[in-house]
Amino acid sequence: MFDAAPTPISRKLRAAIEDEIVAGALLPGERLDETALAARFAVSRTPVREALNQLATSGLVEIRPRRGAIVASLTPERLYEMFEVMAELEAMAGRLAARRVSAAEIEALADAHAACGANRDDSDRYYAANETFHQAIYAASGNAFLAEQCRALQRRLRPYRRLQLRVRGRLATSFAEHEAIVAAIRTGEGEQVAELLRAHIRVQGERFSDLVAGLARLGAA
Amino acid sequence: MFDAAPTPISRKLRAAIEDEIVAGALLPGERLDETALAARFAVSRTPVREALNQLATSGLVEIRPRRGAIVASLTPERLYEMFEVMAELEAMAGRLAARRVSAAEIEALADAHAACGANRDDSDRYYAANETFHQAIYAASGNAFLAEQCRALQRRLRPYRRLQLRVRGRLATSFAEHEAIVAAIRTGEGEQVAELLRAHIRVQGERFSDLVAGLARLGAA
DNA sequence: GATGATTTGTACGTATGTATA
DNA sequence: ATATACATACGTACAAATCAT
Repeated sequence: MFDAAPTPISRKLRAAIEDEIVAGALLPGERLDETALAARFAVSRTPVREALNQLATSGLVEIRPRRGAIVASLTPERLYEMFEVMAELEAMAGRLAARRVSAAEIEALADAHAACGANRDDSDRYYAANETFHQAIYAASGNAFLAEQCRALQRRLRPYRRLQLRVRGRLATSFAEHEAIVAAIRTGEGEQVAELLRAHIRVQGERFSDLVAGLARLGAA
Repeated sequence: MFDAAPTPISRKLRAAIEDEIVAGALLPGERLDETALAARFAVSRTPVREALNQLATSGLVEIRPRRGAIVASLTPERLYEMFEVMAELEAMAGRLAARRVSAAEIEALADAHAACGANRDDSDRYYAANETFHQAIYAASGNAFLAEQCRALQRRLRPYRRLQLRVRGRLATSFAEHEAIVAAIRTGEGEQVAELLRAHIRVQGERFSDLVAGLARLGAA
């Protein structure tokens, strides 16, 4: 029998809380009560604190000293800024991928693209396939650090992507854009790939920040 | 008297330990004993643990479950990857700065550049001035999130920059490159700025990773 | 390979600071 | 404005796992 990898509780907790935030079960601005979380997961407050501290460092939660932790909520400006950076990192990954992609990687990319196509009618499943597609690009960049940064940002932005839900016709447009991106990676046109990805991401950023600005105007805490 | 913002001990500790790592007092691979650190800072293990956890999230230390924390040490490949990303982020900041820079910001940039010039004979002081120069570019990008990312990466790479010390003639070359960058920002040539910065950073990355690869070949643990 | 020493991971109590009546 | 209630920050105790012998 394998020794069951004695993962510390605090690690599992971090993953669990992070998942809830990313999945939207815990909404931006929501309070994260140490005692309540400890009770819910049937552990003491210590590992909860460690988990919250780590999440604070990675930016998903905000800890105000002596005033508790809340799920971090981003202003529209900041959201826009984050998408601007995301667009550039993705463009970089795409440019590198066009130069360095292996046969196996391009196949994985094509598969992910096909999966997107197969789910064009279901926005939830499309978004899942979409993430896989983009991660295939990160992987093909041949820069593991870049891939990590991209994944981290993608994850951090996910709570906000959820808000988009089905914007009319966006899925079809997104799929068409992917098509062009794959084609340009195949032919090794790095700058073209970069430009396509930049535009592809930036559009989303503008939509999202508009949306969040709209929500904010309605006056959520 | 002002209520002195009762900063939690763990925050101060994180900053203190981070500073020691970044300044090179704690070397990559070195063990970070919780008890020893607690004794040295005259606190209990709890805040030390919290600080280490946060540093682990930001990547400066590595925590192996049940086996303690060490100062993170980067492989030459990873170092190269990080510089590759850094080059792109700086290029982005420069491109944006060329478009958005304010009068006050360009003055700050010019001052920082002058400070570099005044310290061309002292590598330690030059590097300090150099960081200020680059941070002035980040600030001028008008993207606060991007600026944070750049600063974080700059900080994470600093322990390795220390190793470079005085490479023959590098200071003069660096200063000349800065000159061109400032000029291009003044005239708003975004793409030119981006290209100059990309090259400026990438050169360092290549040097550093060569250097670290050399050290590794000598057989450090 | 087993045992002891050291160190990490978790639980819990107490004090201090923050918000509310 | 004072006091009360409550949640956090830190310290300390214990348990479990790693390592050194």
